[in-house]
Amino acid sequence: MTKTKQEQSSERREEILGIAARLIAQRGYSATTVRDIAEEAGILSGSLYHHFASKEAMIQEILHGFMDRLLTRYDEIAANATDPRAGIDALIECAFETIGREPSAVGLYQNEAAFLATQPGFEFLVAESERIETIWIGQLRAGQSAGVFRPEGDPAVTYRFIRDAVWSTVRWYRPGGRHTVESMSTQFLALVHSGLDAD
Amino acid sequence: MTKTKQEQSSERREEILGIAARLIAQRGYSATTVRDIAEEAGILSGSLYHHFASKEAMIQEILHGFMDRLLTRYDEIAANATDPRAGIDALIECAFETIGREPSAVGLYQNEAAFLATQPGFEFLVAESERIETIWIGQLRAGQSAGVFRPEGDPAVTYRFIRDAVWSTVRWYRPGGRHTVESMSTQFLALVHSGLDAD
Amino acid sequence: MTKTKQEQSSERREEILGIAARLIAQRGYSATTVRDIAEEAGILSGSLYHHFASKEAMIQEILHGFMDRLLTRYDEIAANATDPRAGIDALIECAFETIGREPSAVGLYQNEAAFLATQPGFEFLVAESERIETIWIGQLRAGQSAGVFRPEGDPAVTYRFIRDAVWSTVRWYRPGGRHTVESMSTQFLALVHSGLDAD
Amino acid sequence: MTKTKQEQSSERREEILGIAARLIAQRGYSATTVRDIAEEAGILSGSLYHHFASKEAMIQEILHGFMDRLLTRYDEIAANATDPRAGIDALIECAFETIGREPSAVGLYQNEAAFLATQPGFEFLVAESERIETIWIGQLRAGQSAGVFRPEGDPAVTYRFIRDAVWSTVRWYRPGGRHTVESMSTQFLALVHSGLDAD
DNA sequence: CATGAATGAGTATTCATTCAT
DNA sequence: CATGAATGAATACTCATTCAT
Repeated sequence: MTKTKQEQSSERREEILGIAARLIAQRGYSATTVRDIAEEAGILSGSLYHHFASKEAMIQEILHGFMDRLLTRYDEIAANATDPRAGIDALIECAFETIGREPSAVGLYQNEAAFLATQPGFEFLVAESERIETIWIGQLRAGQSAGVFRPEGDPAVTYRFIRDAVWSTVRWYRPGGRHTVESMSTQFLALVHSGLDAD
Repeated sequence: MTKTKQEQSSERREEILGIAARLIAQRGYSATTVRDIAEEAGILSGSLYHHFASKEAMIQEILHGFMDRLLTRYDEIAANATDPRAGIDALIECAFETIGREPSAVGLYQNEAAFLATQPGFEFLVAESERIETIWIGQLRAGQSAGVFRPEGDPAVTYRFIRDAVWSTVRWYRPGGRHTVESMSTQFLALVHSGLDAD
Repeated sequence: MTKTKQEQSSERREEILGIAARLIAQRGYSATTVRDIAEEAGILSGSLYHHFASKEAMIQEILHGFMDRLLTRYDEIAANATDPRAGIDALIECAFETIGREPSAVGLYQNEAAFLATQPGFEFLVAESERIETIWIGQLRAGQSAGVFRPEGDPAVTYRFIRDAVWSTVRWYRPGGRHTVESMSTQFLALVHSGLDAD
Repeated sequence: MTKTKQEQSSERREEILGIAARLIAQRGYSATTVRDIAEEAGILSGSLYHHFASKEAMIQEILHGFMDRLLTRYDEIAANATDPRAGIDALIECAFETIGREPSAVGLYQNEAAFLATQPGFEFLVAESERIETIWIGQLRAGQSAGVFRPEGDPAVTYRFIRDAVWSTVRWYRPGGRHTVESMSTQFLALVHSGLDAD
């Protein structure tokens, strides 16, 4: 009934969403006030409501956008993967690239998704997480069947180890330091494929 | 006159801290109100202030206790480790045990430490985290020097991959399910030592 | 420079005033927002200010128009009344007709006039109400003097009983139901003239 | 779950409810702010929430109490009425007494009930209003059957004329003036029984 | 030790209004 | 005439904290 402007993506909206994502990634959802966001955007907090229906609507839009983009990429990778090893590598590389491209959204997702998933209006988080999980586990299982990955180990658990290690880098990786997203990606691939041990 | 009651560690205090840890781990620090905690403890929120100076004091005590216990164990492990491989294994096993023993504290640490570390009164978080990091990286570096670990890879980055993968399990591991803390520990050790790839 | 547009009574103005009257009659003055009104009119709330100086100006215009039309009719009735009984009947019938013709204005008047009368800018409400009261009480008193109405009873109180019973019907009368404005008028006249009791 | 204190009627609660009823009766529900109420009670607006869950909860409690008391009295009257004439008289006298005893609640009911009845949480208004209507119409119909009231006229409409005329007096009756509640009651009974006309 | 009443600063949100385009 | 972005003040409500009892 009441027309949400969710679809008419003006630049101003995107700008504000970017600010919100950054602040929420830094401080957490409930520790970030709409005043904080508005102030950073150079307007009064009430004026935010010209663009968004609520604080909740903002984070929903951020998370929904993030997950949709991610799933699109993952789907493409899964569709084009020639073999499971290449598939897993591409998924990992894609995750690291995503950290480089939109660290705020990743950080926010990493910090808040678990809690928000239990809240009404965020059911999409569970649904899309499961689709992502299916893609990853599919590659891992295919690799085990093909004999390119070790047969022992629950793929669901392995997936979570990999996922958490990769996404968590967003908390400590700072561009411009000793490492790039690519170098971390490389190092992670080496570790995950061959392990720590020397032969 | 005003005597800090921090030392008279009555059972009631511990009970309340446990409740607080659990709630904060579930909902986050700022989303958990002192009323929530008091209600769960069966008292009124004002009465909490008979036991603790402030909400901040509660989380400080929780985190300080957690990190002190952890560091004590890590120090012991480092002191007794016969070789780097055994040392790393013991550290990883210790972390998984800690997840089993005090999941609330781990969860809370995992969710809130990064933000709280930037706040006044939480400087100890940075200090103790650095000591922990030193212990881990020491073992990794020793393993590389001894030739038991592959020489390539920045040990600081490897440490963070391992740390994040391990601690993050607290977010999805539920006792009583398909896996135990021990089985996850075992699977993780296999992955980290030998990697995914079949020989 | 700033010319009040009160005089250029475009159809659009009247249309918007009608919408405003209806909404305010339903929800009350302060519970009706200018956004509600604008939305119903198919424009944005800011655009209302092209037609009216303020929300207050809108309700002033509605009420002023309503009372002016009513007074005009009452004046005519009082001027033409051949005897007090006919006069009272005509006043009552006129009120019921008004309810049929402009129920929103009546409802809004019924709900809001008492409060608004105490607010600056609404002094006309008191003044016109008094003129109306004078007309009614004049007829009642004339009837008592002429012996056609019972001599006991304070005409001022009788007037208010009648006025409130009549105007209040706007709250529950719905056209298209069992009763018409005329049938209610008839029943009310019977009650007010002869009372409940059988002879 | 969350214990509403609705039942533990401290004096403070009653005092605040009285203030709220008075202000809301004067200005209307949405024009009365919780700040207004708190200020009049000599506390800060936030402190109101120690006593009541919300502004809505306050008006619900006021209206519920009012209607319950009224229905109790009406039920008693209907149970003890020896004949319909006496029954109607007692109902009317009871209403005028109620105006004298709790004018704020009556005024608030008169002004806000129609709108609030459409809102969630106020379903009891409709239910109790219908029970009241049943009692009144029962007496009117019994009087018609017994031949003590004129047979013409829809009792449902007659009831509403009487109800509105009586309750509306709360808007203009001021104690200490020319009339008392009793004298108004007397005058109203004379009008409603015998009508305006001299024999 | 606990209650219950209160504070005071803050939170998200609403709303009448303004104004450049 | 209308839009869309913004203001600024107000609104209901929350929450950590205090304190007399």
